[in-house]
Amino acid sequence: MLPNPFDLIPSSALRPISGAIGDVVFHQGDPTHGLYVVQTGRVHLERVGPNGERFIIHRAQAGTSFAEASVFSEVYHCDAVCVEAGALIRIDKAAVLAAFADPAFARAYGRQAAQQIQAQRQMLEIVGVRRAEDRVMAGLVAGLLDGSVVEFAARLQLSHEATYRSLRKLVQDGRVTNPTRGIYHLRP
Amino acid sequence: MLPNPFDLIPSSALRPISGAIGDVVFHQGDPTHGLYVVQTGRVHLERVGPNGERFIIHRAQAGTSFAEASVFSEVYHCDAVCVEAGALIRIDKAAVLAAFADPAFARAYGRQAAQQIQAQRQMLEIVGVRRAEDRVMAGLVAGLLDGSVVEFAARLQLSHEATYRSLRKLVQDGRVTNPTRGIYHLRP
DNA sequence: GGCAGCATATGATTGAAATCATATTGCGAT
DNA sequence: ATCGCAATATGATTTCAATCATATGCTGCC
Repeated sequence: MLPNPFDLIPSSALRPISGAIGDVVFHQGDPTHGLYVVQTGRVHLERVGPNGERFIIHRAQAGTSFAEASVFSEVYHCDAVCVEAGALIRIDKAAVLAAFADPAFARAYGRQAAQQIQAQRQMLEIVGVRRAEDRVMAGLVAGLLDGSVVEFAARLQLSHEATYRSLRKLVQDGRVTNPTRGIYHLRP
Repeated sequence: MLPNPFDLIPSSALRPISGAIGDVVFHQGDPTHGLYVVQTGRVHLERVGPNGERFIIHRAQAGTSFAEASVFSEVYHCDAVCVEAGALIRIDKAAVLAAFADPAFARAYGRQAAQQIQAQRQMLEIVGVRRAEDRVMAGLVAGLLDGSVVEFAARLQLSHEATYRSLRKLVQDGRVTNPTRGIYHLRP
């Protein structure tokens, strides 16, 4: 089992950053310093449209990284705005580029990236399923219902009502068991 | 500009594979040989549900790779089925793992992976936009309308009719120009 | 214990996108 | 040239998920 790749970065390359709500971590066009890890709070990456509209291109959650591609870029290509106060860590791009010379880091990074890409591809397939019932079933098969149904519904890009109804239908049709309130399992 | 990472893999580790329609490239549970690059044709990655339903978890297009995570895994975790005849190249997992010792490969791979992750995150945000008109606008801002409107609509997970209607509305509202049939540009 | 707040449910209504239908345009093959 | 086919485009209808409404169970807390 390979470790989290960023554990292999020297701590001198890590800069803690505290983000208050509304803080702009970086602007589009700023020279890149590195990638970021969200420890707590939430950060939105946004691009400004031609008429000034703001388009969210990513919502970074606690425990995830963002702006990884900035390591290979001279400037940031979007804005990063803190939408929930928290703590970030910035990882210096030079340190990351240097770390790729360490095969252990390179493999750990490659592994994590490959898994994330697979997971995202699957999410794109799942949210592309039109019928709510089919989407819920696909989500269950993918193991996305680990926490609450509300959270599950959000991942599926469905209203929680539609999700509850689909779950009930799947239970009625015998494809899913509902041993207790809020718990649903695939029937094998 | 870094090269395509797989150009740095020795050609002895590449195995051409011809796929006829319906051919199973690998099965879930098979020991992993490596990742695949689709040269022509299309491959679906599928997982079998508890009742035998087949859930597509990825549609691999020509010019893309799939099963990258298999390099770090002992067995494949899904089936790969050729849905359009074509040519694949299998890249030996040992060669990929070895190549991570080459910093040039590691950086090229990391760069490509980071960009793909960013692009996929953006796609997930875009398909999560509910209103067709907003989704089309987000897609235009993201530069997803390069080919035909039909292809654009498919990327947005919208019917092409809804996409045409949204485009017309955006043109009427002056947010988009339609210099000629099939061509739409953001008004700056 | 009782209250507040949230997750779990489910019914009724609405709205918007899918679907179905129909033209038109443009382009490549014959 | 013209035939067929796919992309473009738009109107009519249907479907189904969002929304609104309401109720209950569970948990934390004062």
